[in-house]
Amino acid sequence: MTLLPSQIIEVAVPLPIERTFHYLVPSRLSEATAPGKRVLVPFGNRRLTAYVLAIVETADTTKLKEILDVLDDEELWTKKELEFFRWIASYYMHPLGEVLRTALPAGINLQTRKSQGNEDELSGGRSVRHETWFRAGNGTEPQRTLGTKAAALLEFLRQDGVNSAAELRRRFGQCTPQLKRLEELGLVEREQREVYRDPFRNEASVRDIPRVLNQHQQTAFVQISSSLDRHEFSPFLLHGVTGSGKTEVYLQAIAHALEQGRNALVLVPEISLTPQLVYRFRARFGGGIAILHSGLSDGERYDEWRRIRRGLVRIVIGARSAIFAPLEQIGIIVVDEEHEASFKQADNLRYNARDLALVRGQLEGTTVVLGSATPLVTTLYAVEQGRLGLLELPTRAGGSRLPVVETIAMQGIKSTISPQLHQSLVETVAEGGQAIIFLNRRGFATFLVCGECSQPLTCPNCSVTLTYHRQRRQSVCHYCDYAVPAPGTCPSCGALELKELGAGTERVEHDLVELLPQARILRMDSDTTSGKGSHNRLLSRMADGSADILIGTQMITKGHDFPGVTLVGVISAEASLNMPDFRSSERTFQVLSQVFGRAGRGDAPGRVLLQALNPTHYAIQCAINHDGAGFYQQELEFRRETGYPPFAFLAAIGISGTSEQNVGQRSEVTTALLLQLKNKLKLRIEILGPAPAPLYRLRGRFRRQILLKAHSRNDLRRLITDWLSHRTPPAAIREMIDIDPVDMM
DNA sequence: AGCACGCCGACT
DNA sequence: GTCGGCGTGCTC
Repeated sequence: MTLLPSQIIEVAVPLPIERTFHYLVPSRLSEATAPGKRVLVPFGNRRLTAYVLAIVETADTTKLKEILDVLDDEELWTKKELEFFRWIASYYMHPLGEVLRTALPAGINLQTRKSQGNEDELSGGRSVRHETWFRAGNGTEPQRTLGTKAAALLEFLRQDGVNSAAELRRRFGQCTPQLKRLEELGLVEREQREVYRDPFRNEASVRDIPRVLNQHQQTAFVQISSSLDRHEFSPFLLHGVTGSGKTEVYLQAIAHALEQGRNALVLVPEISLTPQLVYRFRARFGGGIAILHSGLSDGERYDEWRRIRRGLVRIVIGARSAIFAPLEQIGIIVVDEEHEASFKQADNLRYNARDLALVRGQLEGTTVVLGSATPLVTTLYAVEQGRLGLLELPTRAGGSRLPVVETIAMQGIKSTISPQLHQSLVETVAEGGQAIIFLNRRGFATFLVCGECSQPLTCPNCSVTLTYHRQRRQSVCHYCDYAVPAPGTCPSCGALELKELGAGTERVEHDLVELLPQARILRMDSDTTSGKGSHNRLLSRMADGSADILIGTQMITKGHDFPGVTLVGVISAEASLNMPDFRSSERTFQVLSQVFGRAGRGDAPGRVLLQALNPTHYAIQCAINHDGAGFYQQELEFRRETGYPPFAFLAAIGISGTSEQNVGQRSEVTTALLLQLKNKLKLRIEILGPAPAPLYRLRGRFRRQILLKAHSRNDLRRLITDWLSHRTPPAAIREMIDIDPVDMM
C-alpha cells in the first residue's frame, strides 16, 4: 500500500504574528482546498480561521498539524488579489492574516474559541439568507384532488416559470399547505436560492442621460478613454475647480470602461455625505452597482460583497474599504476628492485607500483617476515629476463666478464676531437670506495669542496650543496636562497684551444668539450630529428655510449645497495653521478653498467675510485669491527647505502597551530606544505628542505616536526593520503612514 | 491576540 | 505554607 504524500499548505492567521504557518491537508479535504479559501485550523489550544495562501511543495513535515475543515466552496480571492494583499502587508508592516481579515466583510469569520472538551462551538460566520422558490414539475395531475387555489398556483407556475415563495404569497395569499401538497404530488419542485439583501430595494430610479461635455471635460475624457483603450496602468490627476463637472467626466469614462466589458471602482470620502453622487450613478447606469459604506448592516455588507465576487456588479462605489472589493476585470479606479483625510484608516491596518488605488491600479493594469479641486501637495509633485498625467478643468461648468472674499483683520477687536460680520448678518437675515458661519474648532475653548506678534501660547512638550481655562486662570495642554498660570506677557516677544482667541462653535453660537436674538440659528459639528439622522435633519432645516444661520465646522463644506446662502463668514481662518502637523497649511488652504467654493454655488456669486488675526499667511492669501498654483509653489518651497514630504519619507510609529500599569515602564524603554536610533542612524525624530496621560484612561490601551523621518525609503525601511528585530522590541510597531506609493512606480 | 509557564508578595 | 500578580514566549 502506497502512502500518498500529504498536501501541505501555507496559511496566514488573523493574529498579530508576522509568520505564516504550514498545515497538512487530509486527503478527504485536499480536493476542496485551494489558495484564497478559508480553512479551520487547530492553533495552539484554539481553533481559528486561517487563510490559504499557497499549496507548497516541501516543508518540514514533522511537527505539522492537520487542517480541520475547508470553510469555503469558492475562492474568496483571486491570485492577483492575494498579491495585492501581500503588497499591503509588506508595505504597511502589518501581518498578512490581519490584512486579509480587514479586507473581508465584517462578521464573515468564524470566531476563535476554546476547544477544550467537546462542547466547544464555532461562533460567528455570517449566515447566507435563503429563499424558497417553486417551479412546475412534471408529475402527473390527479383528478379532482386539487383545490381551486392549488390548481391556480400550478397554472401560474406553468405559465410564469420559477417564482419565489414570497411572490406566490403576494399573489395568492397564504398558500403553504397547497404548495406542500403539490410538491408531494411531484407537480411542483422546490429550490433554495441565496438572497441578496438590497439596501436600495425600495428606491425607484430615474434615468439620467450623458450631458454634453465642455471643451476641457472633453479633453480630459478623451485622454482617459484612450488610456483605457491601451489597457495598461495609467494614473491621472483630474484637477477641477468646484463645480467644474468632474463627476460627468467620471461617468462618461466609466461608461467607456463598461463598453469595453471592464468594470469600475469608485472611492468617495464619506459615502453617507454624498447621496446625490450615488443617486446620479444609479440614474445613469441603472442596476449592477454595489454600494459599500459604514451604514450597511453586516448582512447587507456581506451580500454586496458576494454580489461583487460573483460578477453580478459592474460598478462598486464605496468609502475607503471599497478598495478591497473583490471586483475583477477593473478598467478604471476613480478616487473622488483624493485629498480627503478620510481615505486614511487611522487604526489597525493604517492604509490610505487613495495610495492603494494606485497600487491596485498598477497591479491590475488599469486607469486610475484622482479627482480634486485642491489636490494633495504630494499629488501635484507627482504630476510635476511626470508620474501622474494631468487633466485640468479650470472653469465652472455652469459659468458661475467664484466669490470675492473680504478680509477682516481682527487686531484690536475683542469679540468673536466683528462689527462688519455682525452688520452683514443683520442685513442678510433682514432680507430673508441665509448665512453660514464656518470655523474649524468645536466647543467653547479658547487659547491665548500675543496681540503684537500673533504667536499663540503652545505646550513645550507637544507643540499644540494651550487651552485657556478662564476660571482657573491657567493655560492647559489637553495632551499632556502641562499647565501654566496665564502669563501677563508674551513669552516670545514680551508684549503686554495677550488676547483670547480660538473660540469654538459653541462659543460662537452663544455670542450670535446674543447679537441676533431674532435669528434662527443652527449649529452643526460632531457634537450636534452624533445621533442617527441628526445630520440630515439639520441640513433639511437649512434647505427648507426654517433656519437663518448655520454655524459649523468642516462638516458643512461637504455634501449638500445650500442654494439660499448669500453670506459666508469665516471665523479665525488661521486657527488650523497652529496644528502640530506639517500639513497644516495644506489643510488650511484646502478647507478655505472648499468653503469659498460653497459660497459661490448659487446664482449670485455670494459674499464671504473672512476674519483672521493675521491673514497674511500664504495659505490664506492664496485661498482668498483662488490662486492654487501660487499656493502649491510656495508650499513645495517650504517642504523642500524643511525636508518634509514629498522630499522625505515619514512613518508614524505607535508604541502600545496593554495596560495602564506598565505604561511608565514601556515609555522609558521606548525613549531609550528612540535615542539610540536617533544617534545610530542619524535620523530626525519628532515626537508628535508625549504619552498623553488622559488618553490612557480614555482608550484603555496606550498609544503613542512617534514620527520617524528618513531621507530615503530604504533608510526608513531599515530603521523599522532594525527596530523590529531588536531583542526587546516594544509591542506593535507597525504603523506606517504618509509614504506616497506613487514614488514606487 | 490568547494562553501557559514561571517567578515574587499578602492571605485562607 | 498557597493564591495570584504580570513578564516572557509560543503558536504549524
